[in-house]
Amino acid sequence: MLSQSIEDYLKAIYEVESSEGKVSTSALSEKLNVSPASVTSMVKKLSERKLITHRRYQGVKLTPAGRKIALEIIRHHRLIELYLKEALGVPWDKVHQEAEKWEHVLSEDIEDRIDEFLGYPVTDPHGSPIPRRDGTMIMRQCDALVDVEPETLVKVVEVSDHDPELLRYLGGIGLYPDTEMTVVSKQPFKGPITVKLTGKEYSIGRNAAKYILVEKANN
Amino acid sequence: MLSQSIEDYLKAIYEVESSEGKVSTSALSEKLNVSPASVTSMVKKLSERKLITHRRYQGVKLTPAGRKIALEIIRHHRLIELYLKEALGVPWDKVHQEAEKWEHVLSEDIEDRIDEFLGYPVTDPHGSPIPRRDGTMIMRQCDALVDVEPETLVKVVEVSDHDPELLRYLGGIGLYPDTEMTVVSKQPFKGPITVKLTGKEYSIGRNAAKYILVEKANN
DNA sequence: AAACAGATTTAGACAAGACTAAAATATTTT
DNA sequence: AAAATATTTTAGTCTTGTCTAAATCTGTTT
Repeated sequence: MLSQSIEDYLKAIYEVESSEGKVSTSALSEKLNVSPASVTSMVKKLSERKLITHRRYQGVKLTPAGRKIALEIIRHHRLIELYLKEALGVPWDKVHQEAEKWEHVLSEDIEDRIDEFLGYPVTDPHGSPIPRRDGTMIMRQCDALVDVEPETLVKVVEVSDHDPELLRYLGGIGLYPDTEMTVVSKQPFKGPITVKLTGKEYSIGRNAAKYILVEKANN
Repeated sequence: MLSQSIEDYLKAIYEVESSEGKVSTSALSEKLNVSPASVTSMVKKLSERKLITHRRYQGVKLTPAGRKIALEIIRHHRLIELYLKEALGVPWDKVHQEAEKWEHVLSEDIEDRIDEFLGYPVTDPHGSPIPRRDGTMIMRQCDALVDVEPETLVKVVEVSDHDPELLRYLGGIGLYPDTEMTVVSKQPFKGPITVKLTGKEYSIGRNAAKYILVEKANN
């Protein structure tokens, strides 16, 4: 059995690897709210267990074994997020926080039952892909809303779950994964982006728009 | 926030108090699978936090604050047991083990949603009463099956969840809480007890019969 | 090429919660 | 009532995961 702490580190390493490429001690320190020294000592332990490789001052990489575990935890997390929403009506801005705790106590048996209940879903409530049991995950090609040219019809693919406040705002205007909308205009000088959905126009800050992933709608 | 360990101790103290009256260091040691010395040091900590009182060599008692917490954990445990059975079809001999982990990560919000989903239930799948949110619990008057005289019609009230094997056997013969059955005979010399339900007769060992609580059926 | 800033690691300490072995206290037996 | 036995507590250690402060390394700037 792995400790909760080890699971948290492996998940964090996976996520930093996905978003930044390089996984530095300081990035992990920040992500996990832990001192850099703590990261160093955990990195040493994970290396000894062959879950990651580490070159001093060069950052960290998951081994296949480490990646498998990270993806299992992420699978738990995302299945639970979706389950809480579908089965218990928990609003999408709250599911992340709950899943952070539950992901560590989910047995394989219950995981399977939840998966079946949900009809073997492919994405969580924020549009993030759910890793499969075998440790593979579908990767998609999509753009941040902030990079899309005006006048484009796009479909929302995924919204980052890191900021509940943002999720509440987006939920309020009806912006969820699979929603189609038109990028109306981009204000210059880091100004907001205007989108149109269900007939109305809304402003979305440049910063928030980095966390909304979209693809060109196919018509 | 209380540690999982502290929650486990308070729950164990509550349970030993209920079944044995006196809560000795060795009883807790056994219940929690921990050395007596470990119990002593945790007892010291819980006393300092005013969750229990302790007289050296005399055993331990929950304070009102400690009892409240114990009952909250037990409420979590029993709600989750029932939820797993009702919502996900987990068989009753497996829900206990899962609930042991989940009880520590259940937030008030999710607790309420589960309670509502289940229609504000009063007992768990084994017939144990579910403590209320306010920290009260309905106590029932009932007898162990082993103490019932032959020829009596009884209704099953509660079955201990401590032995999955026993639960599987009882489930197999259709013996659940609320089942009515007749005590046919008691073999002497610690021999088995014979009961009749749904027309058939079954043998139940004296030891198992200590863990089945019944009340006289009212006709 | 040296100096500096920033990142990383080392060294040493601490808290929680467990353990074993030994000492102290209760309880039961004779 | 003393001796034997059982229970509980003390003393000291270990592991996990964290911390701070100090030392070391890397890369960039001058």
